Amino acid sequence: MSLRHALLGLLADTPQNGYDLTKRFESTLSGHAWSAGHSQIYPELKRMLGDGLIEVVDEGSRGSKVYGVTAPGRDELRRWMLSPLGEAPARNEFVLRLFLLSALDRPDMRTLVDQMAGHSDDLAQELEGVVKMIEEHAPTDPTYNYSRFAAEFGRRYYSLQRDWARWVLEQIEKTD
Amino acid sequence: MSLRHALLGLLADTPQNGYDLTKRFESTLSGHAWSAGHSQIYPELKRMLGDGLIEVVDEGSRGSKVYGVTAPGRDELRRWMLSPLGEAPARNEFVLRLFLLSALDRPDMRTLVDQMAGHSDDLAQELEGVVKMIEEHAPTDPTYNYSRFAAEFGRRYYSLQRDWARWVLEQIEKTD
DNA sequence: GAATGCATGTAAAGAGTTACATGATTAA
DNA sequence: TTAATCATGTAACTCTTTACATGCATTC
Repeated sequence: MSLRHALLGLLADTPQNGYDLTKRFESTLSGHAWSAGHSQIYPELKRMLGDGLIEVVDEGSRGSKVYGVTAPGRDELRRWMLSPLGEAPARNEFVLRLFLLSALDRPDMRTLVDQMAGHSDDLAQELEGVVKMIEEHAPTDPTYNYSRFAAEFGRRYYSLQRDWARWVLEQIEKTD
Repeated sequence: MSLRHALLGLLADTPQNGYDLTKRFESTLSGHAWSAGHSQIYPELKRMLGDGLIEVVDEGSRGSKVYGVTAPGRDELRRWMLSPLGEAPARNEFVLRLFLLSALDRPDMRTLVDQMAGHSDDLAQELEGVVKMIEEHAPTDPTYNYSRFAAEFGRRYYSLQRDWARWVLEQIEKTD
């Protein structure tokens, strides 16, 4: 039940409404961490409200509800954050394709891995730009540290994907 | 519907039964790529059989069905493997926790990131061992290349996680 | 002959996606 | 005034997990 904890974490950072939470999922978490649409978020917020983990702290101009984390909510978030790191079974379609590489013939294999290296490189460079922008815009602001951490992770991750794909390509060529 | 393609990919490599597929998911794919239990695999195999993507190529000793990929199945697999790389919205609980870091106070933050660095380092070293074992056991066997690719990805990934966690730790200390 | 591993299934509940649906506010 | 954005919700469907359930073959 990670959706609940993701929402708790975002609300602990900044009280906000379901709409903002939806956008934040889309922009910050969706790439590497977690994803959820508004149709999943709104009902979950209601349940969390019922469970006493969050509360309405303000009402926006058009009747929107701004949620904040309650004390029990904060306890639950902390408990989850510090709970033992199990083998979180990850899902990643990109990696899945590369793990199934042997199903393709040589030309297709090269096409795919080459495409992947290029794609990863594009993303790596994009994230490079994001990291730089954050560093220039808010070099000392500690609040921006956290988005920097996320962006830096993305940068490193896509570089890894690119380098690994290039390495796989080399290995394939070798055995030709 | 990646489960279907994962099964198609595994069967394209080696015809096998549902039991073997379940174990393969557990051991090879579960860490980074995809996960599925037998209760999801058996019904999906039936559906794929109905859709003509796979066929029974052999019957094992205790009536087990060994599946192989049909020509249409191979086409579908290839189509999917080479289809454009969209933004695959990944789910990763480990990364999610780190993205929500700001919800913790300083001591908890340090505890968590330190724990994560250690955990990632353990896994990185484990994968290091796996890579070495594969390289020594089958240095030239092209069949083993593919498990090598996967293991190498894991090694690099966990090293990234470890290094990144250590870097985050440094950044946190700086702002104290 | 008892335990372990092989082998396959179903049922129910929970999580996630896609589609449908509505209405208010703001900027052009 | 019309288009975009804000804001919230439900319904149906698909996917995933957990639990229940069975029986054969091999090894100790």
